[in-house]
Amino acid sequence: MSPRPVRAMDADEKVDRQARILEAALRLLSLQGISGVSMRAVAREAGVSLGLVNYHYEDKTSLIRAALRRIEELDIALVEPDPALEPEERLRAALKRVADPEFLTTEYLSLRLQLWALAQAHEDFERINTEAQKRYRAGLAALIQAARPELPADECGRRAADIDVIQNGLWLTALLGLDHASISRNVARCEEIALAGPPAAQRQD
Amino acid sequence: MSPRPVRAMDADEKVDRQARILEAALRLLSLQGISGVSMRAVAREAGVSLGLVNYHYEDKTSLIRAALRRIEELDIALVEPDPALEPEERLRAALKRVADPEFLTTEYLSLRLQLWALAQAHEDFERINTEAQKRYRAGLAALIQAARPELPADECGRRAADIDVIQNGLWLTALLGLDHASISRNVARCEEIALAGPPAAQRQD
DNA sequence: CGAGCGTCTGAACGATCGTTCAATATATTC
DNA sequence: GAATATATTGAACGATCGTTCAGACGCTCG
Repeated sequence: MSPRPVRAMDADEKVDRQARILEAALRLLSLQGISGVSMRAVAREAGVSLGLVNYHYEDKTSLIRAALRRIEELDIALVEPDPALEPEERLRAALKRVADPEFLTTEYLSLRLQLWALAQAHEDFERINTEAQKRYRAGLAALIQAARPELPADECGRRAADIDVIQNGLWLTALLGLDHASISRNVARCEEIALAGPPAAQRQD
Repeated sequence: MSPRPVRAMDADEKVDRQARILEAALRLLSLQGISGVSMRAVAREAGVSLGLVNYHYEDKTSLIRAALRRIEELDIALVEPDPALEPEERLRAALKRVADPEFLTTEYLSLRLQLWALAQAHEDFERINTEAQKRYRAGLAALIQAARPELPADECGRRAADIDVIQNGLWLTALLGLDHASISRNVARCEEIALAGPPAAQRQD
């Protein structure tokens, strides 16, 4: 199928041009927004010819769609349960993951933002974003349910929704500059929400 | 200066074309993102000729800059203190304002989102967004300080920062669909944060 | 070797972009 | 009413856009 990726490659990596094109598109989308993503700019950034971009990706739309799906993968991985831990620690680890330095990169946060912005403009992209968000929230609710089996499912959903809001605010605000103290406070708040005591009616002071 | 806006206007309002151009740009930005904002599209949407857009706005950049400043104005107005209320109620009113139906419009939320997305791509727009956010947070901190005069200033800043995160998450998440119950819960959470009891060291269970 | 196939290139096409500008329309001033 | 200033138009410019395509390259198989 592919022309043998073996053999000493000249520079660092000239194989798998399709992947390099996708990464170039992601880089441009993050740094310059959708206006900076032209087929020619992507080709230049990936070090390939213009024609090859249209060879591997039928459309500009297909290219961007592939880029958005890549972002979605990274997102979902955040709530992927760590099987080495017990349920409660597994949930805590997932909640802490949004404060990881590798997650709070400007490049990654900006990519997420551009995904949201594109979702407003293009119905096709909106579906990708909505489904990603739905999957993420479902993963979160499952983690909460596992850590607090006594909770009714809809209460887990409520808590997942509230945490989702705060986490969305966290990464969005992080784009203006990292305030690690504020991040820790909000991560702690998410843990409180997720692991709050009894499922009983909320207390009213 | 302007050619007498009196006289019976033909349709509904054909005067103040500059304002209509700006509103057309905002409408397009909200509905289609930055890719949908071309000088020609703006002219068509505003019902004026192409040349007039470049007459009232030197650049495309100037036009978008004006649009972003308009969004900023709407944002800041949210924390504008209501002089008819006492400090604590004034703060509560400001915090509740983000749940107002007129604020949770898709058009307005999408505009905000596009502002953030543009800020990532263009240094000039980034400055506008950063300053708007700074002014908003300062207004929030001032409201908290007025409602809780015994708090040290930096504690007010911390609370404003935390509330800002949650509110950013609120409007961003609202773009996926309005979950009024979740919104109320988060508004309540913001009130708790802002009006929390003593400024003493936080309790540790 | 030559036919076949997947990969890759760069020129070319028509469409659209932002910007400029001469010309016209409208309002203000004397 | 002429003169002037302001507002408005639409054609035209060069640049860039997404897409297409004929051809070249490298590899495998008979």
